[in-house]
Amino acid sequence: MKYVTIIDIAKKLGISKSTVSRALSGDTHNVKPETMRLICETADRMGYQRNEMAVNLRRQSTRNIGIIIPEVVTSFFMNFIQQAQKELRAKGYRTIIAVSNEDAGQEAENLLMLEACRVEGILMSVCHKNHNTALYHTVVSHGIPIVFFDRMVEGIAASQVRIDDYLMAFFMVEALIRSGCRKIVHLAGPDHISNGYDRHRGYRDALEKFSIPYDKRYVVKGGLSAEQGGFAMERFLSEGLELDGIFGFTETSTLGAKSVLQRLHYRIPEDVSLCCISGTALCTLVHPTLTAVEQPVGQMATLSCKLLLDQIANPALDKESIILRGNMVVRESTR
Amino acid sequence: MKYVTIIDIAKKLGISKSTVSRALSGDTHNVKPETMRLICETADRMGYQRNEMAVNLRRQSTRNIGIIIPEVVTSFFMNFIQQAQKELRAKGYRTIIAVSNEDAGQEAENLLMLEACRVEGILMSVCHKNHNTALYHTVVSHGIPIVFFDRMVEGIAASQVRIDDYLMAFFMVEALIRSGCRKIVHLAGPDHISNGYDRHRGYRDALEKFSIPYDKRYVVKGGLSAEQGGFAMERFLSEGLELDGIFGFTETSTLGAKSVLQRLHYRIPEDVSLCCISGTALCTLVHPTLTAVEQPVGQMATLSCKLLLDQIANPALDKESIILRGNMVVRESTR
DNA sequence: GTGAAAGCGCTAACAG
DNA sequence: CTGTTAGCGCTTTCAC
Repeated sequence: MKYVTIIDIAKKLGISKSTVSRALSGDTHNVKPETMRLICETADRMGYQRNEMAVNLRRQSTRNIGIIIPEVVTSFFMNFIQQAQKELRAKGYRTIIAVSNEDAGQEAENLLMLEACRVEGILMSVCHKNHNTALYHTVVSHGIPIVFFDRMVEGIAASQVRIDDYLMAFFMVEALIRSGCRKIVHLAGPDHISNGYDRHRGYRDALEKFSIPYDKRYVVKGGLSAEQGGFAMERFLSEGLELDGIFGFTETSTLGAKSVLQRLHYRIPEDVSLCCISGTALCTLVHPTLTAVEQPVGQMATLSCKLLLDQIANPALDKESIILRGNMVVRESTR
Repeated sequence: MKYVTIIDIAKKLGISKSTVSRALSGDTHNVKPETMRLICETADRMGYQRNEMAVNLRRQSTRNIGIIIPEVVTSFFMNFIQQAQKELRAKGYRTIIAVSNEDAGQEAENLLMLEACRVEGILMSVCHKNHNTALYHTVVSHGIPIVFFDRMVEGIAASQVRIDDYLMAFFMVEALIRSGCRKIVHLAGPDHISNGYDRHRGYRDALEKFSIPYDKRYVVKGGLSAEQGGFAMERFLSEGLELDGIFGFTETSTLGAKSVLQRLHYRIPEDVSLCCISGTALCTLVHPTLTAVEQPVGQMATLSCKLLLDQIANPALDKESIILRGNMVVRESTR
């Protein structure tokens, strides 16, 4: 199928393609209003659509931004994307989205693909805190700024936006304790994801605040998926220990753990209080009688975009690291 | 920042850019093996990455596929994208994703944007069954094939892939009844989304099978979001009617309805059985003691991609309409 | 097996 | 205000 080009329009009107180009890019200052209208009208009538490829090639700038996310199981990253896309589009940028599927190899591929598409910046949440660090450096050294969000990378000088996992965790576990739990299992996240460390610390400190002894048998690696959460719970139960609360890493893994309890008729599940941090920015509380904390994902997206666009506009700018801690939305549900 | 081009490589090696181009695109037939190796090595060393924009412009083909989805609240569309992306990448296509946010205006914008990017085909799930039909026709008439998935459009000759909503609904409601429910509220989907009609029919017929009278006061418009589901439940309760089961449209709306019940202490929520069709292809069962039905989203993605690629390869091909009905994965949970 | 040249659709100097 | 010209980076005839 043949697309209409500015040359087609120019020929039809018997004028030069420069004028057409000027008119079509809204250069009111250099085109007579009458010619302007004429050109725009015929362009419309002929079904003209400018070829972005050609424009990009010529302008040596694509106005493309890449977004790399690790997974699509949680709604967290999707919500992030939606907000970011909105924000970036408003500034005239297109977004190219790539999903790494929690795999560093795929992530590397995605990064290369985005470079080949000549993106002008990348928003990314990594799969592994130190698997592709060298590659990130390479990309940045090519002059493509990266802003990391949610999941952090070790030893890289780049802007980043994350939330205060420690505080969130502390808050969540405190809520569990306040609601009467004493034997709280922590379904810890995998070591290769940055957020796990702080959350574990939050868990520990919350226990300490209430003088509940920390027992490391209550900390089990829970992974991200429901399946892994389930396995973790099975492992825990096989130790013959009791529990009355769960502080999970992911919403899905926490639910996985819960369903194992049910399946084993461990006790009616409503006796066990659940609490988890889903994504990193959204704390969902599964048990209805407990507290829910929500950290708007949108805020993270907005800030990430701002940081990235600043970097693009001025590459010499200092890198910023933002930790979201303020305006958490706290919902208390009546018991 | 300056990218390395084939000319840079050619200069460095003192050969012509044609040979470099040939070597780099793996034309073993027209390049001496030795030259080949030399070129590839220096290209690598210089950090060459071919400029897709230029290639596309020259080749007059982009190998871009657009995917338009209506929302990102449900994980359904995300899963679809992930699978589709994998599938298409394997065939050498890039994917450009756009989210319409349940808004026909944004959808139209997205469509235009994808055309401007010269996508060679579009996979799409629409916001409204007849708001942009004219535009769809225009796009198709431009020679860009569209495959519609999940949500159907009225009166358009295009390939489509959907699941059998009637059967799914029937199955779900039957499960509720089998588990003891008699007073089942149907949180119906909005009129402008195609799937609602068949689901309602499934609900109705399942009731009939068990000789439960159909009462239209038990059918309330539930929307897609948790909020809308909640409002629907409030409206229903204000009628002073009893319920012991919910057959929802979306997972989120169903959960929204549930939380209203809880908030009003309507009765302990575990007495109410829930059941919903999430996305269109995924039936999730919220209540633990019930049955879960899963229709792999992946299958829908695979089929959609296949249909689209076939259309691209051979535009004259007949349009196909596929209804997924087979291999549903049925999980029974022990009571 | 390799090089020279044309051109994809567009923009941006530079003249007029 | 408008036209001419020169590319952006790449592939692809057509010669040799």
